[in-house]
Amino acid sequence: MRLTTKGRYAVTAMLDLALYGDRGPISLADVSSRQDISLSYLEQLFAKLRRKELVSSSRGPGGGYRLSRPSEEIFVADIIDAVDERVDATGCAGSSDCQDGHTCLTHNLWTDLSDQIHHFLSDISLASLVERRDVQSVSARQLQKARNAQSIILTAVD
Amino acid sequence: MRLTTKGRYAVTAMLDLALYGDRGPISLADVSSRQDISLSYLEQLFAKLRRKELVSSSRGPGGGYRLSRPSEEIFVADIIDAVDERVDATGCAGSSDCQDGHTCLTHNLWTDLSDQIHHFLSDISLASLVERRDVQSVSARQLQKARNAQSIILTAVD
DNA sequence: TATATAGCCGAGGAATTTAGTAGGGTTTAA
DNA sequence: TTAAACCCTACTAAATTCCTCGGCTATATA
Repeated sequence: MRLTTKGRYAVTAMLDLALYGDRGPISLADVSSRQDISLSYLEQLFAKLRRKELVSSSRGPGGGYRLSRPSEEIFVADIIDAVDERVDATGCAGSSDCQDGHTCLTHNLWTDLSDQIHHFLSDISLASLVERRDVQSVSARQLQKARNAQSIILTAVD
Repeated sequence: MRLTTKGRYAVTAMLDLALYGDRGPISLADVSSRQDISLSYLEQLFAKLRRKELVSSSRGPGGGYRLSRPSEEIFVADIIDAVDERVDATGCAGSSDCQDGHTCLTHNLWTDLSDQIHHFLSDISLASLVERRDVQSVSARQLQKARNAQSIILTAVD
């Protein structure tokens, strides 16, 4: 388990689906503009989220992504695991042969640590995030901003 | 709070001091050969650990590093914080102006998360690591290996 | 059926971080 | 005086992150 901004992007995007996806699928273009994340980068993240079956997609106009399970059943740990790809790059973590064929000093310590953090993040569901006061107030601001943009467009049409 | 292999190196090295430093300072050369970490890289890590006053150094022959507090009072979180430099690189984390002057959706979520993980790692002392069975068995293997190397040298002298 | 909307996919690239090298110093015990 | 050790700066290869570009495919709707 690694904690980087990549994971945060993924969690933010998934939270966007949980917040706004109750009436049909959400396009990544919408997520991109609301959350200020580059569209292509989102596409890459969602390819992984889709492979891990956290979201499902529908193509064509009006299409987009939706959560493949109720938000109560999707946890922050699932999302971070999906995008982080735990390839076990250097040394320890995976195969226990970190130091000349044996485990290194902190091998088990680190796997324990990972397990516990994982367990901790496994208790936080998207649904519980949606109910947070701070998330709701940021969401309200984003909606207001979108309405303003929309009214500017309508005014320009006149 | 970031969790990378860099932090693991630092924790491993500090644990080495806790295990073997009870009779005077330990040279980084010793840590390097016991834990298979490059000497120069250790120097860089220990420069940070020293600045954060987790270790103190003595120069000259017979010198080295020692823990600047009892191992009961040094926690994994201290060590990771010391080497990770939390510069708050991209976007969120620090100054709350992640999205056009406001906080982004998951800003508070992420700081909360960091706080909790930090709190969790703040409960694990070097002393408690030294008492772990798996740490003791790896340590025993390392000591045995060192004795073998020593006896090879002595044999060669004959 | 044509068209626009969206997902899908792969190549590549700049910026940053990681892990390490190189090469000098300075201090100090013996 | 010498050698062991810390100290410091600069550099580098590799990996990772974040992002761009360009094209392809599926599909709702006009």
